[in-house]
Amino acid sequence: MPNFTAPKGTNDILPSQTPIWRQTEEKLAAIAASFGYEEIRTPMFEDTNLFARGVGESTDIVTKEMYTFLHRGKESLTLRPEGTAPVIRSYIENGMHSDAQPVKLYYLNPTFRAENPQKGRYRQFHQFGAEGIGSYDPSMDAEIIMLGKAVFDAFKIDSVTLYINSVGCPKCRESYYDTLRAFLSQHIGDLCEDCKSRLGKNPMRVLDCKNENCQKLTQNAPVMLDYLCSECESHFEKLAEYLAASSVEYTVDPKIVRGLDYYTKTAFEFKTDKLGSQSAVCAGGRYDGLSESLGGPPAPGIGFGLGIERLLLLADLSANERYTDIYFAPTTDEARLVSFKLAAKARSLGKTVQTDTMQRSLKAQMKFADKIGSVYVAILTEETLKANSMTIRNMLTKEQFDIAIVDLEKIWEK
RNA sequence: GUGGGCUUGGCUUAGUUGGUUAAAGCGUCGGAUUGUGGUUCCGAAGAUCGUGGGUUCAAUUCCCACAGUCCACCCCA
Repeated sequence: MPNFTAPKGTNDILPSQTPIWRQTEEKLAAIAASFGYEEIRTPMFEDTNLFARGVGESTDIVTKEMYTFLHRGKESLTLRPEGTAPVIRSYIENGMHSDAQPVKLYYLNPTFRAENPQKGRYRQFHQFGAEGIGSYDPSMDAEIIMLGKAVFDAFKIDSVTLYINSVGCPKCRESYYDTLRAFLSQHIGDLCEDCKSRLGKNPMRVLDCKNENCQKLTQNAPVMLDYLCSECESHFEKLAEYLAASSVEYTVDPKIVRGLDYYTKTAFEFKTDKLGSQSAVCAGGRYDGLSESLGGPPAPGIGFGLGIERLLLLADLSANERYTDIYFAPTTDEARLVSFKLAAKARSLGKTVQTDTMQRSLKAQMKFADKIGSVYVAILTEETLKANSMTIRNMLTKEQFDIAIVDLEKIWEK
C-alpha cells in the first residue's frame, strides 16, 4: 500500500480523463461566451467572514462544511465552499458597479466542502457558475436559467428537469415565516428532530425534508408562492413569461428551497434522478441583498452553480484516442542524436512528436509508436544515416519510403 | 457527524471450511534466427492478501479498532 493517498473525497484526474475535462471546460466557456458572460478567477481561499456573512452564519455550509484555517495564528481563511460570495466580493472590491451594467461573469473553479463523500459528491469538486449582476429585471433571471439549460442541451443531457420557485424577499418572507411557523407548530410533536431545529432558523427547509412523516405533514402547509408581496409576485410572473417565450420547459415547485441565506425571489434547480440522492446538478437563484450585506453598493444579482463532476456523470463523453504526428525511432547512438534534432525541427513545424528515451529496440519502439497513436514513424539506422536519409513508415497504410533527412517537412506535403 | 456494504499485484477478479512456493485475465516489460507495430504465441517482472492490534502452534482467511472506498441519512453542486 502506498504511504500517501489522495485525501478523502479528493480525486486525481488522470490522463485518460483530462481530455474530457478540457473538452468540457472549453464547451462551457463557449456557451457562457455566447451569452456574453466573461470569465472571472477569484482566489481559492478567502476571509472566513466573507462566507460566514455572505452564505449565512447558521447554514450547514458555514457551520460544518468549511475548510477553515488560521494563517500565522491570527487570520482566519477558508477554502472556497461556493462561488457567488467571492464573485460579489470582487465585484465590490474592483468597483464593477461603475462598469457597464449588467456585469455578467462566469467561473469554473475547484470548490471545497468537508462532507462525507458519496456518488457525485466530493470534498474537492468543481463548480461552473454564472452570475448576472446589476439588474433587478426578471429577464435577467430568465437569461441565467437559459444559460443553465444551454449547458444541458450542449451536453445532450435530457435526464434533468428544471424546477423553479420564488423564496420571496425580506419583506414578504418574514410574514410568511410567521404563518408557516404557526402552521408547523400545530404539528411540532410529529416533526423529525432536524425539522424541529429548522423551525426557528429557516422554517422553509421543513418543506424540503425527505422524512416521509414530515412530507405528509407539510402537504397542506402554506407555501411562499401564495404569500409573495406584489413586487415578488409580478417578478415571478414575468419570469414565467420570459421562460415561455424562449420555450424553456419548467415545473413550478413551491418546495424548492435554498440552503444559502442570501437568496431572494427566484430559486431554481435542474434535477436528475440518475445520481442517487445527489439530485441537484445545477442550482441557483437571485440574491438582491448580498452585495449590501457584504458592505457593498446595492447590486442585485442572480446566478447558479453547476457541479462538473455531476455533469460528467450524466454526460456520456469519451476521450479521444491518443494521437501523435510522428515518432522518431533511432537504432544507434548517433541516430538518437539526429532524432532529437529532427524531433525539435518537427515540433517547430507544429507537429506532435516523440522519440525514444528508453534505449529500446526497434521492435519495442514500433510497439510504442503504435500505442501513442503515431501516424508516422521515422526509422533512423546506421545505413540510412550514411545516406543522410531516413525511412518513413505510415503506420496506417503501412507504406514506407526513404527521404533525405533535410527533407523532413516533405513528409506532410502532398 | 450517523448507519450499512466493500478493501487480494497498476486494473478487474478467483481462492484459502486457518496450515509448505496466493491463481487468472487485462495492463507493463522482453522475446518469437536476418534491428519494423497493431492479431497470435512464449516468457518475465509485479501482492508485507488496506493498516494496527488480538485469538491461535499457525491468519490473507476468525475477532476488534482505525483508515480508505461505495451507498444511504444529513446537506448540497
